[in-house]
Amino acid sequence: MKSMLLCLQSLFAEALVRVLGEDGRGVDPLLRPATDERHGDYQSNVAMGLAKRMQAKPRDLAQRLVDAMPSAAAQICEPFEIAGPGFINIRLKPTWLAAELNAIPPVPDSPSETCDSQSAICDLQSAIGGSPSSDSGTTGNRGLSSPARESQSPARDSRSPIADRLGIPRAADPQSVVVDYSSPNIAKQMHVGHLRSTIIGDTFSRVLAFQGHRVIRQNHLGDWGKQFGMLIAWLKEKMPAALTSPADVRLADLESFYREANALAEADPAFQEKARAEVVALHRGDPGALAAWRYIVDESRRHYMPIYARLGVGLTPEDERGESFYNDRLEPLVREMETSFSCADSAPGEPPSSPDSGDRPCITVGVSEGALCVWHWTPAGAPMFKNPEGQPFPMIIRKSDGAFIYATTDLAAVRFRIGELHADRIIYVTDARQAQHFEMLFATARAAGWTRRGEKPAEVRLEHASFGSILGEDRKPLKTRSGENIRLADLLDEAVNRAEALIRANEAEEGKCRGFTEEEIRDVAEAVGIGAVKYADLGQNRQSDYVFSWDRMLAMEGNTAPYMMYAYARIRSIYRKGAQADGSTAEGAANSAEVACRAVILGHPAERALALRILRFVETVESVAAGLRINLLTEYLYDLAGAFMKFYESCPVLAAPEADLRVSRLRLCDLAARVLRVGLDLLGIRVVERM
RNA sequence: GCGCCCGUAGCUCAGUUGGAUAGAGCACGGGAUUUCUAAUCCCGCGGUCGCAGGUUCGAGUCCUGCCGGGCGUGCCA
Repeated sequence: MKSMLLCLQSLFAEALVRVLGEDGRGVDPLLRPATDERHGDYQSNVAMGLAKRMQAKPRDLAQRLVDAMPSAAAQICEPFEIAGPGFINIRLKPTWLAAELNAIPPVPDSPSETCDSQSAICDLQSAIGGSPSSDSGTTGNRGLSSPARESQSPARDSRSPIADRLGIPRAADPQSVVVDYSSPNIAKQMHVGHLRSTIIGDTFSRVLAFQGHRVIRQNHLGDWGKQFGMLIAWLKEKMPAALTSPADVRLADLESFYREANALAEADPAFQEKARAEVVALHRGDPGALAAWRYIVDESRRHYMPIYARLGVGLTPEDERGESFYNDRLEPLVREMETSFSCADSAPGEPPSSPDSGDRPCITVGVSEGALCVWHWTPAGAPMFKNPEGQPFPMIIRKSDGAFIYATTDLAAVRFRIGELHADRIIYVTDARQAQHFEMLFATARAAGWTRRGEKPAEVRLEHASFGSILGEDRKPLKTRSGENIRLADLLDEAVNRAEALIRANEAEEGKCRGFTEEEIRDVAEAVGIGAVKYADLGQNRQSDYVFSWDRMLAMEGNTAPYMMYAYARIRSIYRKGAQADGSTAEGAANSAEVACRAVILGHPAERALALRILRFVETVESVAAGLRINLLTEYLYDLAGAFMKFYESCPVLAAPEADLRVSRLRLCDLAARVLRVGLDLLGIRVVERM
């Protein structure tokens, strides 16, 4: 499947050069899907803006462009139309659309394709890492192998996810992209606040991997704070047995221990001192403290790994590089920052007297109120950040008590990711409230010169893919009735229970009953419930807050996971029926040479509309990756599912009037199902054969 | 105070980076099932895009100022 947009782009590129000469090279033809179906499939808005600069009439210029189109245009689209102030309307030829559909190769043999309806769980496994891939992404290798790369488990490549590429080529210039997401706190249960980062980051990873980039997932665990001192001290004092036979203690206990330890610390200065000593011991590498810490981390992992599995999130222990990982790097990093950026000729917090960075922002490092600070300056010497008093607002990298903080760890992580993971691009998936912190972090890394490199790309991209909060119906951050954070495990349980109730209600109703076994009901409920939670979240504009509503996300109507999954199940049902009639297998009905090789016929408007939607998948994935805008994908899938529903209503498939048409429609169904399945897979949502 | 984000139909949200008559879903009203899954589809109703200016062939989108809301704002992450 190739991008229709790119095909049109090359036509316009040539026409622009023919009309404008060299000035026309590199001009964006401003191609967009048509805003209104009546105007065609795509439109170019290039003539209006260009005419202005050339002092020409927009419609005249549009006409000259149309006249200058290469002859190949006649194969691709109907004659161009010029409309309104100078729009060029483009309608693709049904014969060309059909040829493009025919060019999509069949599903390659892979374990996931041998799955039948009874073992949808197998799909999940292949989606999150069960299927070995022959593609090891060697193109992304830059020669020098680092210890970090070698230490990475081969499991990473096995997560290169989707076997059915629909004939979509991989990126010509694959990049190494670090995606930093999820980041649960150790010794605490995951709560609803971790949901967005976890599933949004996982979707970025899937989409970028699908495009052929080398994705390096990083789980920046909160595993090194002062809470461990408290916890270890408390365990040693109150429950030493837990440290020798950890099986007896669960994570939920750790949480209550932590609360008790907090209370104790407030009442008892001696305990406070012990806790502090444990932190020091831990950070020094004291074996006893370290053992206790490891136990706590392991117990936490036993809690969050099943949640990842349930969500279909591809994070593994190999992706974990928590705060602890950077411990040894903090001291040297800070010392280096001090020597490189201390300003001898200006006081701490004062602008540098002789900025040597040319037109780039620069940083200075110095001690203020006992804390080691980084200040950021514009090329003109003005502070980039200000505090409430209007004074330069620094990023603290060492507290006045000598301890390092998150900014220090984050700096070390940037450096590690660029220097040792060889990242071309780093994406941080955290909530929007940390925006300023990341601005400062990125400004520091850039000014320190870490992002500049000799090889291409010349500048490492640092991006904060921020997201809004999940709100309750009262528009306040989602909490339990008693005001506590909602545990993620509970949220997912409720989603599945609600989905199960809906399925059981249908089973009790005549006409909707599918005759599911108990096992099937649970399986479908799991897929629908988890899918609904994920889809509702991913379908939002990432930046804005969104209101959590069970009823909306589990609705069959509208842009929801159940609707999408229903569309898929409906298609699959056609195959089952067709297979019964033919006495062949369901897969056989879809992938037989007969169906795969015969031409698609696009006579009915609904067939044409569906064909167009199917082929738009490529450009959609492209836009999603370019802008990290996942809701473009959900919107696309909704549009595709809608196009299928309309096709389904008006075009009989199995009872098509002619054999050729039947085959053609089966092929359309097959392609629609494959795109739905791959698209949902990119969202980490699995499909079911029946629902 | 300063910085960032937001304000679009009764409700929940889109709006492809400046394009044609601002779109969905829910809710509300009407219609479609002897036919492949009606958990579906079709039709209708519903708008001062917070307010006021500005930029231009053209503004929900860009600029300025107000009004209203959220978040952040020196040693938590």
